[in-house]
Amino acid sequence: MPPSDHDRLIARLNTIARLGEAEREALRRLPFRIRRFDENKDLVSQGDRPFECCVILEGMAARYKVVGGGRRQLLSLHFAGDLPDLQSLQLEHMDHGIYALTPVRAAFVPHEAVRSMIRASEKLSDVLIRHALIDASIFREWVANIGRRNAYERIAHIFCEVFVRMRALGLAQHDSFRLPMTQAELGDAAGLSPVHVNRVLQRLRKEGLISSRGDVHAIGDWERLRTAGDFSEDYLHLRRIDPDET
Amino acid sequence: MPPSDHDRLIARLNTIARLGEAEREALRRLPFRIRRFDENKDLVSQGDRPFECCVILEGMAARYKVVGGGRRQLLSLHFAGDLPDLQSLQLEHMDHGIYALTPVRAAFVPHEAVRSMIRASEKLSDVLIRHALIDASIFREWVANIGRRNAYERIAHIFCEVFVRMRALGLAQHDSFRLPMTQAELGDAAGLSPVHVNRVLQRLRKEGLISSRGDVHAIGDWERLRTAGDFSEDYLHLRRIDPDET
DNA sequence: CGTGTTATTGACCAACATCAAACTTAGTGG
DNA sequence: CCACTAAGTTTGATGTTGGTCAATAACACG
Repeated sequence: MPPSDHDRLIARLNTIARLGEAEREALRRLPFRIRRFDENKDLVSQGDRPFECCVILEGMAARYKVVGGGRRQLLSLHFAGDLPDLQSLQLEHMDHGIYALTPVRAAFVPHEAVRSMIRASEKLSDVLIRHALIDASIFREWVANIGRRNAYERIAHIFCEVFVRMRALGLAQHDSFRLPMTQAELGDAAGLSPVHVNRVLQRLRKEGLISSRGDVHAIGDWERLRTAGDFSEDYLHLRRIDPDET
Repeated sequence: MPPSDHDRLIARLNTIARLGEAEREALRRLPFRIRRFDENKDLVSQGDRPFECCVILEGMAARYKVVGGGRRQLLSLHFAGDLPDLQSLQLEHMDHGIYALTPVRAAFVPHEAVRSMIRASEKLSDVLIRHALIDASIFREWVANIGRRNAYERIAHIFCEVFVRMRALGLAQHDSFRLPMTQAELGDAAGLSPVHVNRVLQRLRKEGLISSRGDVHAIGDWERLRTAGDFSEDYLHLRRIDPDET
């Protein structure tokens, strides 16, 4: 059987908590309303008052804020299986937007369906809360990354995070991953200008930490990249997978 | 009857959700183990595996990370009633520390007590989740603040946030508030050097946006401060209080 | 092929960091 | 009360990182 849309969500949650068959079954029963988004379109916009949560099924999305003067800051990156607007269950209006970095296929689930699911299962309630709390942990790391690391360290750190997260989801190759972001978007993530991102990328390539062909980036030397980015995957709170687990 | 320790927590949660008498009563039954911390001492350290949550009762605390090279970044500021490590309910190890900006009196509540409380009340579960989600919203604003605003805007924004949050808790005067942070700490919050913080503060004073005596800061012109900091209180998700509410 | 987007380069500039010293303030102990 | 100390603030000089602007090159796509 090919992996279904619900399996994406299940696989994602399985990276942070061990799911039993009962939980998987409950997740499979969630009603998915599928929508497609072109690149650069908002899945959810700042100010919206959503009545559903979205699940990324294919493609990549990012949360962002626009500050005075039209400057944009990305807040987080999202892959298949992610629930980037869980917070809308408790916060009535969106304080930020979510947009498609690539063409995106996403599922929308009514809040009411999520609520009744978590009322029925303390385990699933815990898992979703854990998902939201890990989101918050990643924001914290980004605050530190942008506030206290220089441009070179910041970009290296972002590459490390993306690689580790994609690998956990099975979306990365052995030592490479596809990051479909322009240098301007990387700048919006790192709080840098596009021109400076370009220079930092060249340095990372020259020093052999990465090598890129288009938007596919290969890790040249993981240890040195990790060191350059002052990266430790602690803050991702990934579940340690048993070697003998499926 | 003087406000008890539990009332601090109740008042705090009341700023983000309307609490009924049943919820207040359940909160009052939480077992508080009181501890005092000197200024600059950790309430919780990075790497800890807490079995209890803490509630700030008196004083002010901050979450922080230390990145490579010993550089420190503050992640959030916390006042009386705040629950700065709710995430420890679902995330086993602390990815950051929490320390006392002033002498602090805090209550520690076993996770088990919190869990059984929220199992018993969906309303209280929602309130605590909302508290954690607002935390995350504030982290997002800090990412944008540090990533895309200049030094002047950043400091103004921080002052706005502190003022609005303290006012909601009844901890601010009509147009002034006490912010017991050194300029070096403000720099750690804003991702700036202490020297530059000093220069920005002088400019904010010269332009009449604030005036400070020691660590008490008076708002000289709220509208201009808000504009300078590109501040909108949206992201704090405060509850709109009925005018006729106690 | 054109046309639009993205990447790259160079020249120049501004914001902010760093360093070091002086000054202020608030304790602290005699 | 005063001298002494430690912490924090302020100032000036100087350096560096990263921003801005503008032009060119490389791609991607109809």
